[in-house]
Amino acid sequence: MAALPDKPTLDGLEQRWSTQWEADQTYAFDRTRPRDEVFSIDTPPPTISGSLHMGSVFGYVQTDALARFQRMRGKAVFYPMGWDDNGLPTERRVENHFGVRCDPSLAHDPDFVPPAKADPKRKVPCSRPNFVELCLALTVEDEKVFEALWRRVGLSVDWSLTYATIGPRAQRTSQQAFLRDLARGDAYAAEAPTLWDVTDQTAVAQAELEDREQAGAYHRYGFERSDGGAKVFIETTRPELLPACVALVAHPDDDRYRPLFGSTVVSPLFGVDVPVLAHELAAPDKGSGIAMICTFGDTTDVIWWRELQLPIRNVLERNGRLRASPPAAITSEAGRAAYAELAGKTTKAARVRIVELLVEAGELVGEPKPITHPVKFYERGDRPLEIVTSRQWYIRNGGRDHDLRQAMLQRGKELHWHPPFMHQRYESWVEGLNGDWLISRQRFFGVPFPLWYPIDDAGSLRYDDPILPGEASLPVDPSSDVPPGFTADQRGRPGGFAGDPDIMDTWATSSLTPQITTGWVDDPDLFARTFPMDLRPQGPEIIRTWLFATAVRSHAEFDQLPWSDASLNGWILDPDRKKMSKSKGNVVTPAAVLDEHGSDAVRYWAASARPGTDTALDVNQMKVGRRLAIKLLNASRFVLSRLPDGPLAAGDAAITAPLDRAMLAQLAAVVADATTAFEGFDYARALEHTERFFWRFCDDYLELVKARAYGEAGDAGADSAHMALSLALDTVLGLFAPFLPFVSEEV
RNA sequence: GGGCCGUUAGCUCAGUUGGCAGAGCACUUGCAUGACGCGCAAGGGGUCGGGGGUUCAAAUCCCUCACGGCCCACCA
Repeated sequence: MAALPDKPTLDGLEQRWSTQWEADQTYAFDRTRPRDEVFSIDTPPPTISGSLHMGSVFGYVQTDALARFQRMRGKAVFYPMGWDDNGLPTERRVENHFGVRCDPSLAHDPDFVPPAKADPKRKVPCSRPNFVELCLALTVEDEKVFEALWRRVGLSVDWSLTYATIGPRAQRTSQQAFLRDLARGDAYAAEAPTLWDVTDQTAVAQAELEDREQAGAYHRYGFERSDGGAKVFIETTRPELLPACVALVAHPDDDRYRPLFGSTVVSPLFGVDVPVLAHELAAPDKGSGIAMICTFGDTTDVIWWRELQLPIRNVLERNGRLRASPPAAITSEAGRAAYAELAGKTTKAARVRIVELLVEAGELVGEPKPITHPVKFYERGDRPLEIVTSRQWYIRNGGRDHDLRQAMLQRGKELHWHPPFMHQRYESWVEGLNGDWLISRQRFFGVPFPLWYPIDDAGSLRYDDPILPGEASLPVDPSSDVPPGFTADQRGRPGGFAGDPDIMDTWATSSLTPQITTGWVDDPDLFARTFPMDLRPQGPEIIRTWLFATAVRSHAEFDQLPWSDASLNGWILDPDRKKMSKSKGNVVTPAAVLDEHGSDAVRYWAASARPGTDTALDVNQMKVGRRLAIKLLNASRFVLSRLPDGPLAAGDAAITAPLDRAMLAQLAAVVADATTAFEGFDYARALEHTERFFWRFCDDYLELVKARAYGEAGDAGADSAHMALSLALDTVLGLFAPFLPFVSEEV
């Protein structure tokens, strides 16, 4: 046995033991074990283009404590790690890092080299394959940084099980799941009004919306009545959409407007006849109580347009500017002249100009009334979302299907939520769905839709007759791969084919993490041993995206939940109790914190936080954790110094002293309590009880037993003490191991 | 507009079938004793956010209000 160190220290433990664990394959998954002896964890793949912050460490440490507990209970823990590297965040990072932008019309240049110095104002265009190469190169570097961090904080993942959401298995899984959805009718393409980000020029999903309070103004102007009666005045924050107006709408019970229902009015400036209609959603107390329906100003317009069966008068281009030619409904010379003043302008500029036109025409009543109101934004965008009509891919999620929605609500009830109140967020999200899940993105770095379209002799794409690849050929990239039965030179030609140009949104892939990690497409044996999984740990802010979408995919494919339990961690707040965010500049880098306090101390802080509870970044807690780890070293040094031949085996000596028996009885109760807590995913409670016992053990028991342990009360007393100390130390180390793995291992 | 979480000592937080208000940090005082001074011992400090109710008994259960944070919503 090695000699006890004179002065035990925490320094260097992370490096030593993470290296040793890797060498010993301590956390390798034993894939020979049957399903009921496996505990499988659907680890969140961190967005690796995002910055590292303490919030990343916080949740993953809590999950690791659960993983270590299950392993110590005898389970084979299936604990993979993924990297979410596909999608828009990576594209942005690559554009800024290398100073390039993707131009899909360019051909691949094998000798392409990004500019030596990135100039954000002058980004060099490059082909899609070149762009993807740069994305892959950068993500590999990002992943190294993350892996190093995770190893340092002691995550007990099996590092042979890593995956990337842009990797081959993830692509194959995404494409296969999509093709199966398509075959079942759970996926479909439709030409429909779509939430559109004009900056990134891509469609976005309902789950990626957020409201932001914006300054706006009510503009009041009137529509002439066809019957010559008094003008009908509306108030709008989007006067520039007047040329897209298709109707006016008021509440069916609104006596002011009821006589007008069914009649038509004429729009100012443009002279277009529009009907006055009734609909429940019109709010009598908003503005003048009668609203202008435009295609499309907001999501309410979409509802009215659909339910009142109105025509489309599109004025917005995908780049956020008003299109060059007016809608066909504007026929008058004056109307077309007015539109020409707006054509080509951004919505913002068009708004300024149309107000001038309305003023010149004497149509604007009074001054615009400034208001602040919530406006929908893409959560990563900086300009308001617009709504354009475009062909997109959707997955049915219950947003327009009562039975499916009920089924998904039922899945939410079947899932065990930790803590339970998080279920509420799922419920309110599913109940509020207002459409199916839009999964196509007009971007470059992502999983392509695995299909092609025949081109007829007239040169038109036959969207309703797509050419599908066989599952065995996945993954495919329809922009470079040629569909069965065609040759490469037929691409884009009449009688030939065209690949679907879109990619899947990153959630369409990450919603399949259970299928990706467990080998659904290529490892049936592993799949049978690990799926459905046991635990989905994640943050509460992505219940509506990741958790719900994963449940949708599993429900469709397997008619069951992808996991039995979900644990939701809380937010990290800075010491002033504000949410940590980059823009506030209060983000602390994990590396600096780990340098200062050590991994076990940081883990102690994270594991002290109750499940699902928002938690302050508290350096004090880390100091407490560090002291605890040192105390554990010192107490162990004492115990081991009384055991010169090493720890005793059960039965080596009789435990006779009442003090020893009482201490061990207390310890047994702590073990039972910690086990119960852990089985309920309450790592924090397990730690709290363990810690409370340990300090009393040190301060009371060790002081009382010391003399006897040194032999001052005879051999029998010493033997009992030594046996009790050996047993207690071993047990205490086991209790602390999920939280303080480095110091526990060191002892 | 609907909903969720929180409000306990100066600070960070426990308090799980209602039963004498707790821990750590900070503060005060003492202690170099053979695991540890990153330690040990002792001490001061709280109208449990406000109000009402149920009960022999409420931090805990019910109602209500306030404040903080978050989620959802059809936001002309």
